[in-house]
Amino acid sequence: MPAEHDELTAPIADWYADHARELPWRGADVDPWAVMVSEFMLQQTPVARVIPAFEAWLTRWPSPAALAADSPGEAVRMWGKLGYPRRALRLHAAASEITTSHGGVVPRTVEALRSLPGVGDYTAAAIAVFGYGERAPVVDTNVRRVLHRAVLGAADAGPTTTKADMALCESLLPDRPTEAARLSIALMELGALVCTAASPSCGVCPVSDECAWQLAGRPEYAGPPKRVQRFAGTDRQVRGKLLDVLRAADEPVGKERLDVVWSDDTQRERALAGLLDDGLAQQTTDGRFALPA
DNA sequence: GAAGCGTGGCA
DNA sequence: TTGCCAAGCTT
Repeated sequence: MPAEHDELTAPIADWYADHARELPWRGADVDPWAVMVSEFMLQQTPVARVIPAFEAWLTRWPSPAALAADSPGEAVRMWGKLGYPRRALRLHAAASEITTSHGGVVPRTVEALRSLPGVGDYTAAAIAVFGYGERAPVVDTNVRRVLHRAVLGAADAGPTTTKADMALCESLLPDRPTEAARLSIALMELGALVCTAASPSCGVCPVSDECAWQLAGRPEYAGPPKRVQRFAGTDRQVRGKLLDVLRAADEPVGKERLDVVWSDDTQRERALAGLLDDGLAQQTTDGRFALPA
């Protein structure tokens, strides 16, 4: 382990051993496919809401081939109200690709994983590291926040992951893959439970005495502004309402069933067109609407 | 590189 | 109430 940050990373790894939550995707019997499903679901979505969806999903589709054998529409339906339903579409597409091009086995390397639909830098690393024990920097919003505070002395990370973030994380990783994986999950857990965004619990933090942000006197955030996305009244809200109708229906629905969910015709039509364009919905030959077959 | 993409809990 | 936030990805 790099000596220069030993005093920071060792206590965090130790802290994790005593404070890790028991989550269904952390069990000893969890395979890479389960890790992959959990990582897709956890993108921008709180743990508490993912847990039941994760269990139901794996019960129904215990392998990539099982999911690939079903329709993308069923994946979207099963996704329920987790949000960002394009993730369901991409998970289905990834499962299909795994089935046809990888012998039904979730790829092991970051590079191969990265080429799958819906898999970016974070998700590829998470599957490789937590699913296979590979050594790679796993950089999510929690890790970035913890490192920017504890190492760089800033109040928070910037709005997007940078190459510098990745390099910093990499520089902290122990040489042994098992220890590197443990540090990564520990950094994420510390960010999720202690070093939180709004009101960190520095009083119980294992590295508060070494934290560069503390030592600097907790300066204010000085990075580029983080835009908060409005939801009420946006196309996203309308898309959600439209898709909710399609998910609940067990057969194609007539347009009148969709027209009642939003009064602004222009916006509603635009949202519906967007869903069709994204492949989240399709029109049947008789003009009705349904989830993709 | 900014913008778009769901949903719901919480302060 | 309203704004902020939650294990990002794609175009």
